[in-house]
Amino acid sequence: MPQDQNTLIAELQARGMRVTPQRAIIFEVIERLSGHITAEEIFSEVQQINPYISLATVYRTLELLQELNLITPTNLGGSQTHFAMQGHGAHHHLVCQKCGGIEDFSDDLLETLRTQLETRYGFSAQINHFSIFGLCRACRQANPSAQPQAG
Amino acid sequence: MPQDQNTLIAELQARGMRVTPQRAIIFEVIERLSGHITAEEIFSEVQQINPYISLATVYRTLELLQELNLITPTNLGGSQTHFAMQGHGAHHHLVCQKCGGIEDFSDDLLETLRTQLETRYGFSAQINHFSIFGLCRACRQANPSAQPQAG
DNA sequence: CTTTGTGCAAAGCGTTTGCATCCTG
DNA sequence: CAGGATGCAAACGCTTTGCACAAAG
Repeated sequence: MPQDQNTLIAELQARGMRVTPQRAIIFEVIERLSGHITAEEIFSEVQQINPYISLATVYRTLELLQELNLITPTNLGGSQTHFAMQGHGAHHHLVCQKCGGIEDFSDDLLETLRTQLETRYGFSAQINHFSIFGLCRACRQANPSAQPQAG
Repeated sequence: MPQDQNTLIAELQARGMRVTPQRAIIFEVIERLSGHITAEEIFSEVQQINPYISLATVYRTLELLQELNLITPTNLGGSQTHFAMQGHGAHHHLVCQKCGGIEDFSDDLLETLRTQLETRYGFSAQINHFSIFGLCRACRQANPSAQPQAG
């Protein structure tokens, strides 16, 4: 369950896929940053190690990792997709639509929902990095009448 | 609470905003379709009424309606943003990552979560059209070992 | 040596914007 | 009339792709 260093390289080798220098560097960056990061963020980190690696390779590697279920994409409300490693500790996000702040909340708050979806709909919810939009405490207090728009 | 016909025009007039023929047509289409629709879908419907209305106007009108909190954007997993009228009946979506099917589930399943987020974090969750990704019953039975990727 | 990955640059997609014109209020 | 809305086409940001070359197994 704990995702340690070099997990990604090991996984790739175990599945008989090629381990190129580019992939090794990209993997290392993903494991080091280990948060919810965008392709551009990975790219800029990668470039500091080897400036000849292209953004296209970053995208292609991210696509590969998704296919192998080693990372998951997350929508944090912006235009860019965020990625995080699978099993990196289940937690979710409260995204404030006013100040843009992102706060984490723990997975156990979703237990009830998960169970009910399973029982009532037979649906297996795959909720690894979930984002809920709304207003955070600070913004509510600052402007109690504000109505956020959301989905 | 029930959103009837011409609500959008009435709202706009009430706020002293201009009601142009283009807006009237776009509003009518949104109210008629009354589901989770994309800008392109609205555009193609609008074009059947008046082919001279541009996609840019559709986008600008959607932006306006969002600012007025009359519609809400929703991410259904695809590349396009979906929109739905506010207060059109609170319900949410189970999006199957295998077959792409979308099933609704009722809002009361979120009561527990909403309450806990409020109590523990002071966060006012604005969940109008929520999407949960995973595997639907049919796809689970067809391929019990499949692992969906999600966030 | 074959298959797969890479870099580059161009294309793609959904969405936004600059500008001249048009039209609502 | 004046300010706001529209159409057009070009630009945008993020992501994907075609192709020729490089390199892993």
